[in-house]
Amino acid sequence: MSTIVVKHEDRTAELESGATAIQALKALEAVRGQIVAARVDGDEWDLDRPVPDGATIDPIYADTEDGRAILRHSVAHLMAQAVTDLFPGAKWAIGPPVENGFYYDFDVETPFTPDDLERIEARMSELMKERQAFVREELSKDEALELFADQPYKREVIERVAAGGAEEDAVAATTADAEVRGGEPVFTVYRNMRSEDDEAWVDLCRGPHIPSSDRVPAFKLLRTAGAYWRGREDQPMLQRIYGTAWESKKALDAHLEMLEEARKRDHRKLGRELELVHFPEELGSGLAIFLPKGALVRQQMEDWIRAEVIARGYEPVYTPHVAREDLWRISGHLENYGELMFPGMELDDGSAYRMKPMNCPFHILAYKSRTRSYRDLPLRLAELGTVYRFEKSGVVNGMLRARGFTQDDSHIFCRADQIVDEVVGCIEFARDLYQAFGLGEPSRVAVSTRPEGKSVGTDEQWERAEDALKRACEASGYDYVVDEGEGAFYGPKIDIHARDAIGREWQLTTIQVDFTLPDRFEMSYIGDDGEPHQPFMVHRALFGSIERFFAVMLESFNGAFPTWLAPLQVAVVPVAADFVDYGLEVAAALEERGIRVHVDDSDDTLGNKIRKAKTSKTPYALVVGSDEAEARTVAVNPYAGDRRRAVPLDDFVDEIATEVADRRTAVPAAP
RNA sequence: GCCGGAGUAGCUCAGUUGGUCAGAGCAGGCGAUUUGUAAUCGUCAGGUCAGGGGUUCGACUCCCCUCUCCGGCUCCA
Repeated sequence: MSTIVVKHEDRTAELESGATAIQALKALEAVRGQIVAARVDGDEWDLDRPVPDGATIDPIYADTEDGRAILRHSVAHLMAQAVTDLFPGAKWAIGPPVENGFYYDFDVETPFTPDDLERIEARMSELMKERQAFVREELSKDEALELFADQPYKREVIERVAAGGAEEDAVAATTADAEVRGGEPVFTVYRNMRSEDDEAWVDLCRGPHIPSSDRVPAFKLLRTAGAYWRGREDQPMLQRIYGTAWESKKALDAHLEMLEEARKRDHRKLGRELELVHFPEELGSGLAIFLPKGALVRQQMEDWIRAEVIARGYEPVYTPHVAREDLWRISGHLENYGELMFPGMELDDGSAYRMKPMNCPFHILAYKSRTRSYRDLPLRLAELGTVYRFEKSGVVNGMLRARGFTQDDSHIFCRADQIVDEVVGCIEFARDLYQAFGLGEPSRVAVSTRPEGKSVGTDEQWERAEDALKRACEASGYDYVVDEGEGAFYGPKIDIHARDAIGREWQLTTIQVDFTLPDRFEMSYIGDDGEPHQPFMVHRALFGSIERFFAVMLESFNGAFPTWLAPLQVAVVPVAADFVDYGLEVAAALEERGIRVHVDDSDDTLGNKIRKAKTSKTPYALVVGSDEAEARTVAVNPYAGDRRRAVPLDDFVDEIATEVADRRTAVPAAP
């Protein structure tokens, strides 16, 4: 009997040849919790799969992200098996784990209903009780094709993987891959076995999986959705079921609880409750009204950016909301995005106008208002420009995806040698902005490179610009990823994303290099050589869309804005009508320092007045009664933090004035 | 745009198999109460049940169309 040696950390063990991963882990005393799979020389490995001689083995625990992904992938298989049982003839596409869960796509006669989800869940629970083993098996391409003879989507995946095309289709690659041995691709399938010779189901899959179906501690199916096969609009629409699975009932419940809490932070809900914004149906889809309180918050944002822009050497401009259609023809927007622009306005004299979807052509016209010299560069033109884009009906989402929104837009015209500095300046500007508004680290910074197919500019231009953007990211200290082929047709870009309450990522900041507009508009400047040259152009919007940023911020703060941003900063609450006069004095002292304050002189009970201040998330409630009036103090009840009594009025005024002047975004510790 | 779900007072919701079922709480008006830290009491007013067709003796309820919203997919200059 031959033996093998396996390693874990600084331990080794000698085992019989053919020993499985779990046997190895036990021999290595490397089992300290709920294990779903192993990592063998870096590769994820089924627990009952034999390990090679000399392997280094680590456990993958259920309560780690890798472990959960394996668990979820296995639950996706069980769901597909349940669907196959309940909906004969269903074709399965792919079912990978995703962040916080998994999904599986099916081609079925009729879409799933919410009731179907319950039936599927119930069936899955039965399958789990059957203690089905997940058994790995290797097949040749032909064997795999035969096994999935009646599963066209599986066959397509097999063909594409065999042709080496799976890399272009990252999602398919997560559900199947093929190792090439002796020039032939080897596919793996996982059979769900009720017993040694009783097969329940089989799926094409790279694995690994949990050993057995009863090792699913907690799962739940969440929702159904349509999804295009291979994510392409020209492909059939499949029916997707999303679910989630966790290492324990407790972890599942915590996740569901978190989702429930997140739904309460929805900016549309908070915006209505706090009377910040309004989306009346009469107005039109994707259009928002900022109510007075929302407008106050927005003004803080606008005031901040207006002041910063001037401090950083930009020059403000103002431009109209419409322009002749020809302008959009020259810019190329009509050609490239015509369907996403609001329809034209035909005038009696035969001319046509369009609402602006971007501000750049206007800023270019500003540039071209006179002959430019290299001494003018970089020229940074800035505007809070409101644009209108006819977003497709299914994508409109409150203020996160609107049809009318305002960009803190700027276009920087510069020489080639100035691009890196300018982009670095933009990123630093963005950093300061996230800092000021308390959003913390962005969820994602991405450099997007040249797209396949239509794009303008030379390879050398793209390479130089992409390099400039990456260097700027590095200089700024942001960790960034490269999104291959995700650039705009006219140039590469840096995007900064943040998450909303339910975890969706939204692009806020965008910084883009443009090769085409200077050319299309025949822009030039006179160089120090006396010859005309073409300037480079950087588009940049830091909030991105004021509306979107506002929404992300609103959700991030759960409606409780930092004092400097809060629409109402102080609610003065007299304990009885007799103390309204002193309350007014308190308010006057605060107003003198620019604090937004309101005296609650209603005849509500004290408790209710406090409650109104709390539910409106006003940063401070100041309770005033006889004690306070006599001693010229206030009782401070902050929205978050500890209550304090007998705070001298002058001290509180200084405190809050400083807090606002410093634009503090964190709740200060109680002194 | 595609797939699914939803739309009853300003808000959150209840309305059994089509037959006084158009209701409640909060918010709002008015009156009483004058309060020491998250809901005082009473009273009044509010809805073409998203809109438009249809089926029926009768439609919030069933069918069709449109609009809007929600969750996905696709898209996002």
